[in-house]
Amino acid sequence: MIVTDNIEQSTRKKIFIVAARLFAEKGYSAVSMREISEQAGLSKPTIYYYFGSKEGIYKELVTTGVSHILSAIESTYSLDLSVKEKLNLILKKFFYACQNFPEFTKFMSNLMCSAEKMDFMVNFRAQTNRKEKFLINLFRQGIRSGELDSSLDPKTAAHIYTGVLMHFIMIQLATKEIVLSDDLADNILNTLISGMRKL
Amino acid sequence: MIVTDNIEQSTRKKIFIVAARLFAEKGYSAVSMREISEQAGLSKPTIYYYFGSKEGIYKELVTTGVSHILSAIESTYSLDLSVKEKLNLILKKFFYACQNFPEFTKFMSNLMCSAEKMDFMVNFRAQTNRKEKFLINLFRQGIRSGELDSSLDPKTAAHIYTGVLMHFIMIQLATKEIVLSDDLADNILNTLISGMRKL
DNA sequence: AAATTTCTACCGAACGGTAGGTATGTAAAA
DNA sequence: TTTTACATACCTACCGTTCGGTAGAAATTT
Repeated sequence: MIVTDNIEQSTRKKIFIVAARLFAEKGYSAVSMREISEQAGLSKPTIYYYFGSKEGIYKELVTTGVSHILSAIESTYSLDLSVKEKLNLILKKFFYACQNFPEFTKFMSNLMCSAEKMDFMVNFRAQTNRKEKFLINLFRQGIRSGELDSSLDPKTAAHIYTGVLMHFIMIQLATKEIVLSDDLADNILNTLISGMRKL
Repeated sequence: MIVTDNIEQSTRKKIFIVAARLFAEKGYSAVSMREISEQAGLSKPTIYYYFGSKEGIYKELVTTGVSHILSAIESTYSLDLSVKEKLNLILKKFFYACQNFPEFTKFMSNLMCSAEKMDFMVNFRAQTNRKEKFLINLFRQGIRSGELDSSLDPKTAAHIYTGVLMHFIMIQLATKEIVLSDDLADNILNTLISGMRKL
């Protein structure tokens, strides 16, 4: 049973990883089941045996990715840190994921900011909104506590933060050189908090 | 002769617009020539008559879009404005394009930040780099003139700016409500320049 | 001015190929 | 002996593309 489970798990995982890489590289429509099966070293029906359909693989990748992202962000909730430190931590968490799971990160990045409106991906925006709302609340909290300027609109601030975060992830995903670092994260957050102007 | 030219132009334009919308909505691979021809009210071979291939349409859309973006940014070069004012103007230009040509803007947005690495789109990064370099130079200039903080890294600053710009465009493109405005542009830029912290 | 040729702007039908998906079989494990 | 974990061979639908053609305007010749 243990052996079977391992085989089952490893084959399934293999397909999962290959599919994530291919979808990340080329987008949903441009990837064929033949490609996935070949690169996974399996036959096509085996893919169907595990995932049922092309949509099936994709949906499972999305579900897994979304839950990881949400937990990465929301796990900062109960930490005893300032808002700035929390924002810094989230930035670093994403930078870390970007370095260590670039293909999966790319898959999620594409999913969130790209085209390919797929009919079967309906209730996905709800998940994205939860992330956004958490960030807005974080900024609101920073304003209330006096850490951030009271004239700041928390929603706009959250959008600025998200935009910057996503853009640096995309820059990293586009090159082989390492561009993201803890130092850069500190730098970015300092710039956002303190501003670009000369004092 | 004049009439013929108009017919030629209008048919071509029709295909162009329909293709831009479809590519923006679904991505390159998910759009078929049948779809384009049907929505343009023409036969499939007619599309080939004008554009030669699916790649042909796409490439022409890209070329057109890239040149528009570059000119939008680079046209600010000779203006007698402060760096902050120039950044503000660019922001507003893009917001404007986003409101008035949402489909084309979406097409370009997808092109720049999404998956679908297409083999035939090789020398495209060069164009993107030109845009980035212009912005970096703008920030460098602001630092030199004392308008921006001397500890600011112009490259990082340019990336922050671009990330924020793109993200707000994507937010607008995802909803039917109007979210972008000149006021918002002022707000965003003020936040970036002055920072989020309480003084 | 009439007849002829040429060109533009299109279309229906069909091509080879590939897509997602499946009916059926089998070898090994439980 | 049944179930699990695969593979072979195949299906239909649709893909991008091309072929062969045509209506009609424009240019040229007679």
